[in-house]
Amino acid sequence: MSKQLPLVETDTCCSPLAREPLTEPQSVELSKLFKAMADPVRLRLLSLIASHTGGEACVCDLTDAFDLTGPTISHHLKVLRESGLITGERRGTWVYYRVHPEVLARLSAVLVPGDAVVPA
Amino acid sequence: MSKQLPLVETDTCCSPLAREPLTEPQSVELSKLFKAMADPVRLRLLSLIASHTGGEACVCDLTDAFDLTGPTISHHLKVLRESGLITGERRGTWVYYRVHPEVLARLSAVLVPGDAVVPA
DNA sequence: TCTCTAGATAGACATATGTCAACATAGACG
DNA sequence: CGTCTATGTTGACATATGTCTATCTAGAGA
Repeated sequence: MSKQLPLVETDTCCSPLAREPLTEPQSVELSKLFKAMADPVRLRLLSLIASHTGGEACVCDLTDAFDLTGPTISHHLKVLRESGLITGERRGTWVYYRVHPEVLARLSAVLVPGDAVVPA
Repeated sequence: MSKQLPLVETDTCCSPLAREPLTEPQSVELSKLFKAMADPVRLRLLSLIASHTGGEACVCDLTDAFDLTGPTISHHLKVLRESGLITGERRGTWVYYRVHPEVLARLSAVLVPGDAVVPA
């Protein structure tokens, strides 16, 4: 249940895309994160959770925001969970999800172009 | 040929995921960018182009880096092109691609968690 | 013009993905 | 225990995606 994936390799953390070519394994790792975010529903889920009061939201809150069935929302939450972007915790009847900001931050860091992009 | 997509809506530029919930149209727009990056080959292409001397690379350079056929590389470059992440320019025999750093920067900005994520 | 090469396009095909209905599980509460 | 409600799981199905082969187009140069 506390399945923590490798997210992004540690040595990928500070080497933006433009600094040097990604290795094949690095690109595979990274693409898993992007795949997890490559869906409108999952992006909104992520955003709903992250922006929710207390930094967490229960599934019931999330389901109401979409014209989708419960199983579909469950499926998307699972994808986000397995990518390491969120974690869920059951408290009583409800399950609460929260975002892992470090993972978002790391992704963001990979994207930001270094000044090596256009060396004049 | 100079097909410029809307990328991300202008008013999305400074509102990270965690600040407020994405609207449905915003999430659809954003997901297109993430979809474009949600493939190991495309990530490496992007990285190869961005990190290449002069900030541009011709397709011949790129094709050699993979165990894939030319058409497949062409396909991935097209996806990246249509997402607005890169542009290609023919000069003589070869076609040179370069990255749009603004788009990467904008994506990065959306991801970076505001301090509203965990309001303590 | 003919031909060679770089790159793109078209179409086929296998696999991956998003969605749902049906069923299963986990607590809460009689 | 029995039942109600919140989530999750399974399996089916349609659509999307990645890859290939075959074919096409654009310039270069003889």
